[in-house]
Amino acid sequence: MNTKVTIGDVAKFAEVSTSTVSNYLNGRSKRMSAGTEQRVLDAIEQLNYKPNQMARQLKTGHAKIIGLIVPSVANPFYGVFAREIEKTALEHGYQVFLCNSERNPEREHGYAEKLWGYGVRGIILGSSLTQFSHFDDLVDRGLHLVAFDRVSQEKDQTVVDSIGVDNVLAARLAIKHLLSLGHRRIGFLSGSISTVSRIDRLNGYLQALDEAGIEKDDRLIWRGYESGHFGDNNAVEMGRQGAHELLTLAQAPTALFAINDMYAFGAYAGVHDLGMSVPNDISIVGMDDIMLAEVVQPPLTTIRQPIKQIAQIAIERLLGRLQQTITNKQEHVVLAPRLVVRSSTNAFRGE
Amino acid sequence: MNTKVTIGDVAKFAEVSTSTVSNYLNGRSKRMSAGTEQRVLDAIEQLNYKPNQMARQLKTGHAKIIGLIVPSVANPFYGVFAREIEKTALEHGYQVFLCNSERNPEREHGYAEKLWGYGVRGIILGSSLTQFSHFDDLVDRGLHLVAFDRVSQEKDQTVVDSIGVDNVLAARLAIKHLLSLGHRRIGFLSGSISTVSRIDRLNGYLQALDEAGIEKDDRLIWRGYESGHFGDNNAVEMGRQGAHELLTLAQAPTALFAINDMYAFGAYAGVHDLGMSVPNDISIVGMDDIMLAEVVQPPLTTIRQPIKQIAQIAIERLLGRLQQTITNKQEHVVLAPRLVVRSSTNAFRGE
DNA sequence: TAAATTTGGTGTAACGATTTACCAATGTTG
DNA sequence: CAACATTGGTAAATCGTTACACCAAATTTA
Repeated sequence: MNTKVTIGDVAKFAEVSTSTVSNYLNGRSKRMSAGTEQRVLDAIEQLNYKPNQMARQLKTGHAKIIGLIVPSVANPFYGVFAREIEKTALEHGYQVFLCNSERNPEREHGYAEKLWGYGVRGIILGSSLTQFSHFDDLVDRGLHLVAFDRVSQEKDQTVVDSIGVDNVLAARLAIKHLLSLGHRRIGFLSGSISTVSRIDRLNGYLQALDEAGIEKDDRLIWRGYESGHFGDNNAVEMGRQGAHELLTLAQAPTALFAINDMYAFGAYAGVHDLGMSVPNDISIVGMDDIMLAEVVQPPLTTIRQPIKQIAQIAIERLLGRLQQTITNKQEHVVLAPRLVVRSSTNAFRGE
Repeated sequence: MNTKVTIGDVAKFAEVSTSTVSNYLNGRSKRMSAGTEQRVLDAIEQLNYKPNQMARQLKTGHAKIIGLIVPSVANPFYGVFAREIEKTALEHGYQVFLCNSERNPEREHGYAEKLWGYGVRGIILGSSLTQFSHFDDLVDRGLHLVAFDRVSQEKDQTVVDSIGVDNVLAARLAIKHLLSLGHRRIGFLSGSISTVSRIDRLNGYLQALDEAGIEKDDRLIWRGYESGHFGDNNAVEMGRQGAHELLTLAQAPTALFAINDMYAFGAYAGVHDLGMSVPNDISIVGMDDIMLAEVVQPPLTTIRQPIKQIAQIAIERLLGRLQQTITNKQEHVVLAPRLVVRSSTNAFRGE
């Protein structure tokens, strides 16, 4: 057992030097005769040789690993995001380290440090708080970061690429849809509003309302209880609770915009608990357009984020940075969200 | 930039040898005076030294990394599983490599090989096919495996621990519940039935039916189209399609047992497409009890798998193996599934 | 007080790959 | 045929840690 075969064994077997084997391994096979190449190949197969990545990495200084930090893969949205990232990474020969940050900056930073120690030089960062400063030192040392759901702000000194959807527009799309259906009291259903994307969405909500000449009512904006609680692991419960509170208000809203589809599903349950129904008594629009959105009853009207495309771009950009094929200043890709109208929204049946 | 500080720098700064720093790092601080220890500690802080894990690993021969191979984190069930694993691993100082196998044995093996090359000596394997043989060589070399959803069979020569729920019982619970409500024609809604757990569930289904004196009807067992397609990434669509086909049979079933909750949700949609309703026209029981199960309309009757507990045990066992605190022969932990009755099942209203 | 043990360290050979020189033999050119 | 390139290959230093083997001084023991 535990017979570890090294490059030296291969070399011996093929009767060449370790350099030659290494050359072969690193695609420099033009540097040897066809016969030699074949002998090396045979030796590798015979001995079932697998390069020791740790040694390779120690020497080259970096690992073919990228880090993926998301709030929580327990949320299906990030689940499919993670899967997509992993799939594409694999195609490029990269492995992915999965990290659930729970949106905690200290955890994020701790992870990043640890990943750095593992030779990781590229990280994809899922939705996070407003500050990037905890990554400054790492980025200075040469870490590449691409942030999802988080265009960097002026105050950021750290250079990172970013990709995401226009969240202001996303919320506007949702609210305008509701407005066009005649709704005037529209609730904003969210957990803690302290990520860039959530703040943007709130702004979009506010803008759309303002443009329609509707006065802002703070009671209609539900932010959960504790600040810093985003409901990544219990989004449905949060949505349910929030819906309860919003709908039992003296002047209850007739429509709800949920921060994501899971919250929206929670809201469905909340509405149902109260003996009301979607969309007859209350309209709901979600965000993300996860697979389930199409399948629940009633099918959810929501704002789609092109998640696969986002994952694709994120990783290609990161790999480009790592392989030095992209060297320009930071770039921010912003994709357009799209309203998908299904059956959870209905015209307001005025009193 | 890129100032990499090594153990040597720390040693120089603290005016000791690298050995001493290494001793300190590896918890052998009793081997030095308090003064020395303090100087080392200071040096580490001053220089912001982080050990290079690759070098450490190369030397020690293993990494503090565990591999996690699941069908697909796009499925929320595995998403929360992954999150739970990662959380517990982190508490023990381990990082997790995430791998989506799509239940493909070759991918599984490829991943395992790759992970081995990275110094990974322990892997948690999510639900997989009936054979383990593709892991034989790795296990011989010293890889520790704990399998979820997959008690090893006699024919397996490979020693692996396993943990999971009694799947035969799970299906029996579901079917008996349906039987007790008066249903006699019960559909089995699944994708490819070629994992141990799915085969077990099918057996449980068959057993329960048999005990009730009901003859088996193959047309009631829906297995998707292609063999080898499990619907991990499109479970809802599979469930929807399957429900369509089953319910348009000449002698359609009056109840459905879905292989997991996502399929069940798909079935909800399928039932709805056909202008029928759950549970009045058709009863559905799912499996897993993911968070959404409670919140959909109607709330889903399902068989609960204690997923967090499973994750906990899986990782503790694996860590025990890695740290040699568990050295006995392989163990198989089988947990009891539990029927959670909600509102998607109703008494059969006979014709 | 001589011998033995403990305390508080240090020197250095690995771990397994990569890569920069360097070199011998062969082929090419004027 | 001398001078020069090219081809095919090798030796050896190196990456950052770990841990075994060793050692000098201080302390304890008989």
